[in-house]
Amino acid sequence: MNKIVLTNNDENFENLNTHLYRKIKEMIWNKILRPGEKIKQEHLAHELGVSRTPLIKALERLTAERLLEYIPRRGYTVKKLIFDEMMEIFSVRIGLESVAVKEVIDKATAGEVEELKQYFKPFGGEWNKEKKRDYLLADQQFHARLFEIADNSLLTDINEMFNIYRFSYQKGLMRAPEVTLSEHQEIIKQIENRNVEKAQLLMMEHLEKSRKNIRKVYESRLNSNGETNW
Amino acid sequence: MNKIVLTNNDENFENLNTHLYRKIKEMIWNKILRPGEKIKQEHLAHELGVSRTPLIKALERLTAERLLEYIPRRGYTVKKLIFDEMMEIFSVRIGLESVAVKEVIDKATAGEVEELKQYFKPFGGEWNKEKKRDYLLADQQFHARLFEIADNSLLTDINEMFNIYRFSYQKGLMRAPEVTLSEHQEIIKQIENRNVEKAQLLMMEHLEKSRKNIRKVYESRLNSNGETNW
DNA sequence: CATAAAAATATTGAATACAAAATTCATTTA
DNA sequence: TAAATGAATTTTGTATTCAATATTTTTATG
Repeated sequence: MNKIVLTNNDENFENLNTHLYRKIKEMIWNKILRPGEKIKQEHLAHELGVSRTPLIKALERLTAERLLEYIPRRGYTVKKLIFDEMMEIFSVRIGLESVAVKEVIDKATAGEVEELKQYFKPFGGEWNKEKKRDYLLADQQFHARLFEIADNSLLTDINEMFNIYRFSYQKGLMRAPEVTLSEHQEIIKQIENRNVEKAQLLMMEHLEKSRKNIRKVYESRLNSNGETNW
Repeated sequence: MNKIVLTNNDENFENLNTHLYRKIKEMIWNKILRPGEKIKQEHLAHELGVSRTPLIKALERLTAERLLEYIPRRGYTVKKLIFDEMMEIFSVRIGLESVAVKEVIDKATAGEVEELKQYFKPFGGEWNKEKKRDYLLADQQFHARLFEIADNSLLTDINEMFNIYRFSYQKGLMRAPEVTLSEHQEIIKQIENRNVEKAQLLMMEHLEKSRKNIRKVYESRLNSNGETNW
């Protein structure tokens, strides 16, 4: 029963519903609200120390983002992410990233291209556990930076809105760094050459391989046990 | 003051806010609510015969769709579509359509490919006014059908949500049918060959040319008068 | 026991109410 | 006449309320 108390003095004050939106989104990511679980409005509102009015506004937003499901007169439930939907998300991700690549080639300064290169500089030679962890981070940063440089607000909104990266970097789904490192470097090389067609093609192939990998992992998990917990 | 009255017997009854959402969206498309205009909640609610509660829910949804803009403690205004944003939308459209093409190649039956061909069968020879009008429609249908066959719910949601086609088929922005007809047919041919790479490339080029055309039209309009009314 | 019907309880949909904030408008002052 | 001030008005943010629906529990019946 930790009441939310806001004042205009608070640094990033907007309003209750935006606050609740963030809070609840976090609760979903952290599985405090679990997939399939029903949202009891009165209960949750009380727990967060607000009335149902701003809560509903937040739930409405999360429904638009497909994180919740809503049935009239039944209310809201936390949506389960099923495999088919993961595949759909990944397909769209491929399209969005190839748009990003094009825009990066159109807009990036030489300095920004250099910056992209830097992400993968530290990864020659041997692969130990720590290095792999660092690489995972570099991978994420690289793709995120691409969108920043692309500087297309719609692209950014779609990525956030539909939580495109929700599962991409989940443990066990990634391909071996030994393989993907050179793919990343090839993509950057083509960005540097300002070759849109080639760069896009490489990006699509790169992600298509990752997509296939996720499918493979899924199928092997299905064989060993019936779980589908993403 | 045409009150909305709903009963459970109504065919497509859901709830007031969904009803309002559709109604207001329509009002924006039809410029009954004009770009830049402030939404007066009490006034609009009264006009539609409802209270502010369901109205706000609908406004919230339209804000997520970028059709409205919202500033805390200032309220909602109808968003103006500026040229840069049109360009952003078009870039994203290119990405989404190339995803659609891939999925179509993966999933379409021979019958469905045949269906795509049919759209452009009637357009040999001379171009008169009526034929051009029919072609515009065929063009729209072709692109829409592509997404249906792609059968990816996220793709569909993004298209609707962000009103990707809002301006694409607007009068004066289209390229000449003499030119685009063969592009369409080439794309379909590569879909028939199940050649993903080629089909995607053609689709991207096709749309990139249309994008450039819109820019050209915009710049020529700028020279003649200062209007920006899309 | 299992199932159906009825009653009790909980939850949602939407109107209303009201304090807080923003905007408008009239009045004063430079 | 223009800018500044401040009161009046409008609009927003949120809580509260209550009828209409769902859901759960209890009781009755084969």
